[in-house]
Amino acid sequence: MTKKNSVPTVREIASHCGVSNATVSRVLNGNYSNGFSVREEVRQLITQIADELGYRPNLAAKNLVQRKTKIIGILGYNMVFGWPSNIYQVTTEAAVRYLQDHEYDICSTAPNFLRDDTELPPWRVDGIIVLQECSSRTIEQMEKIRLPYVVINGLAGAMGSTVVLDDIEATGHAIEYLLNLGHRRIAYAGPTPEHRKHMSIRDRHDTYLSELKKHGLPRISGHDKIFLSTQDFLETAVLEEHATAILAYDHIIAMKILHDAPASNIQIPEQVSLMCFNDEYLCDIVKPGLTTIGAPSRDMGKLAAEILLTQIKLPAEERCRQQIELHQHLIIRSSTAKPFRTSGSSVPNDLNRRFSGYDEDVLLDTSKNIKS
Amino acid sequence: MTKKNSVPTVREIASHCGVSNATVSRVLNGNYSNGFSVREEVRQLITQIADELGYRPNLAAKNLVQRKTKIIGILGYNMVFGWPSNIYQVTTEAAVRYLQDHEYDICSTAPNFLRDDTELPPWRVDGIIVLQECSSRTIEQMEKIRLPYVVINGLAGAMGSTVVLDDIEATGHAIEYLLNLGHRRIAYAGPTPEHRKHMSIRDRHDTYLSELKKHGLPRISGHDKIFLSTQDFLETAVLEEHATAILAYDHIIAMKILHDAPASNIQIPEQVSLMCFNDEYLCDIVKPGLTTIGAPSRDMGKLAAEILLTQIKLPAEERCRQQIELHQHLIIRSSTAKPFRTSGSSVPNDLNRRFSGYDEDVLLDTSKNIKS
DNA sequence: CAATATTAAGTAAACGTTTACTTTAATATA
DNA sequence: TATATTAAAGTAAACGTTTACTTAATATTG
Repeated sequence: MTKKNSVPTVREIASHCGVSNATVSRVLNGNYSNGFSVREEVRQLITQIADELGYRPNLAAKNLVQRKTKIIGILGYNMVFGWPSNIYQVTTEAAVRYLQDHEYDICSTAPNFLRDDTELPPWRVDGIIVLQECSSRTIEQMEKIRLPYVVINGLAGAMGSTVVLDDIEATGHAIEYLLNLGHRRIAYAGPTPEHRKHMSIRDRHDTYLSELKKHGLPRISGHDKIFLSTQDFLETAVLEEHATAILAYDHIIAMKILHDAPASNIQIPEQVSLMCFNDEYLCDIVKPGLTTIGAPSRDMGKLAAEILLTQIKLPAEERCRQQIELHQHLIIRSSTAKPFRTSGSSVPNDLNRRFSGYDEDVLLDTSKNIKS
Repeated sequence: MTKKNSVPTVREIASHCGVSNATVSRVLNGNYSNGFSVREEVRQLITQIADELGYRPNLAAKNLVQRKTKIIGILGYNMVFGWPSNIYQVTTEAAVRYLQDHEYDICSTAPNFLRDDTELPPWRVDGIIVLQECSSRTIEQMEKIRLPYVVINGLAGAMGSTVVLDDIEATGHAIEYLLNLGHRRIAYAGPTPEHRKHMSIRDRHDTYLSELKKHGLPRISGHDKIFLSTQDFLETAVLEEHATAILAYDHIIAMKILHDAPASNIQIPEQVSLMCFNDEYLCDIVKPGLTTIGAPSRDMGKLAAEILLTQIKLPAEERCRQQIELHQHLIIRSSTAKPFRTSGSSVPNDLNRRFSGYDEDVLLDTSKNIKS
């Protein structure tokens, strides 16, 4: 009603209603501890006036006295900045939903390299969720001020919890699946461990090699070079070395192969089967649908949020890091099939499943993704 | 050094250094007003101890006394939540860069419908940038507390500034370009004005109609239906009504057409030219490269940030909304060509430019995008 | 009706900074 | 030597909430 052009405060509401600011605060927060009570009419007046004035509590003041913010920061590989394709969208969504259900707000901010080389938000947060990675300086800072944090699919410092994917197991399953289909010449397309740091790069590549060794199968050239040109890769791996299946590090590489294979006169899956990690939304609408190894994205997000809130509730000295590893699962589509000597003969789609030795429903069951 | 497990405060640093908290505050902020000064050794000691303790000022306390946060909130069509393809990435980046250069931090948050139906962050911000749109409740709130805000490519309330694109002009240019190429049967593929609310939907569609009328050209069926199936659209617009050019509402629709045209045995641009709005990064790597109408994304972001900071600096009563409209520009690639009766004959790529009557360099000059 | 319990609040300190104002000691000036 | 100036700080209030503690009025009980 009144035309004050400043933001309304608790004290203003109080004077409007002829009560003290303490009363307003308690009413608005529903805090009836310490034997507090109000008459119903006063309670209604306060909420009404607060609404009329458009009152929003000054979180700064609130934080100051309560020494917590009810805000969780989200860092790393999220969407605020420059990541072209975000594989953590579903994960983030699940985490945020869980946090909001538990009365936490979330925030993310662009790293400000002019202010400081941290990625931490300038205001206090009660905890942090890191998507894949953040700078080591940021890790140091969180450790120093004992800020609870959980890293999703990445590495943490001494007191940080993690929720990671078991890529070694998943690669094993992928190879096993291809073996069961009858493949004996399996190629790998992806970055080599030297070239970037995320652990999935090493895990997937090295497990590819060790699985081949275990089964006495030959390595196919191309796994030892970074994947740059589809044509080069197909030339050596498929045309020269006669690979019958390709395991790709991620969906981006698989998409490239899928898109460029026709230009080299290579049919997928008739001539060569193709499968990859990261079950992103494109994988199922593309033709042929890509067989993938999918991560339990939603579980990752929810678990990370759960762990974080548990840590926050604990007194600082009782906190101890949690490290959870999650299973991934095969999603069988039509880009993989039994190998055929007679190239060009097309395979009925459902042959895949009939002979694969896998029951898709079992593999898609994510009800128990957490490793014991 | 000391093993306190709480976050360090100004007062702690002060007692470590044997000085008062005021001295610490002034040194750390470089605030030498009111004739303040320190001995060099004390100054160094303070900064050193602050660094050792990992001191970060409590922004809540700071905000409280300074009554500003130096934080700008980013709302709307950004990347924190569920938008599959974000056309404002470059815009956001430009805005953030400008804001950071001027000592502002930025933040974005997921709308929390459990707390309140605002999209405003829970903590105070000094200003808001809205990407395309936010809820009307949010607009109301910003107006009520007189929070400065700028809407990019969307509508604002009574005191909100806007930076928008002139879609009417741009559509006119697009049609003119196609006319100059020799096209007389031009189709339009996109949503119809009834179906969603963003002004570009109406502006592009209605200008398409009025331009056709102005030049006495026939409408092609399809403009009056929401674009759903590429096959249906091509069937009527191209095969039945012999359109020689298609103007698509956005790059998503254009991509679909480009991708599905071969299945209907339609060649682009030999049989039909294709162009669209939104010059997203896919448009230039696809084959044939898409002729587009591009927005000055970077300018939009920077301008919005500039306007916002200007408003913030002004005392509340002197603020007055700014409304800026920006030109868009043609980016000519190879999906458009002169119409050919003899379908199937391929067109040398550079013919486009030679006969288009447009000088690409001039059209790409964004140095003066602001309409006078 | 007095003592006690309950209802309905009010009071004031605290959170961590910033900053206008004040103080002290040393040095410069008259 | 007395006074003025300056360097180098210190003091305390204020920002808007929350909350432990207190108080006054009313209701209940014996």
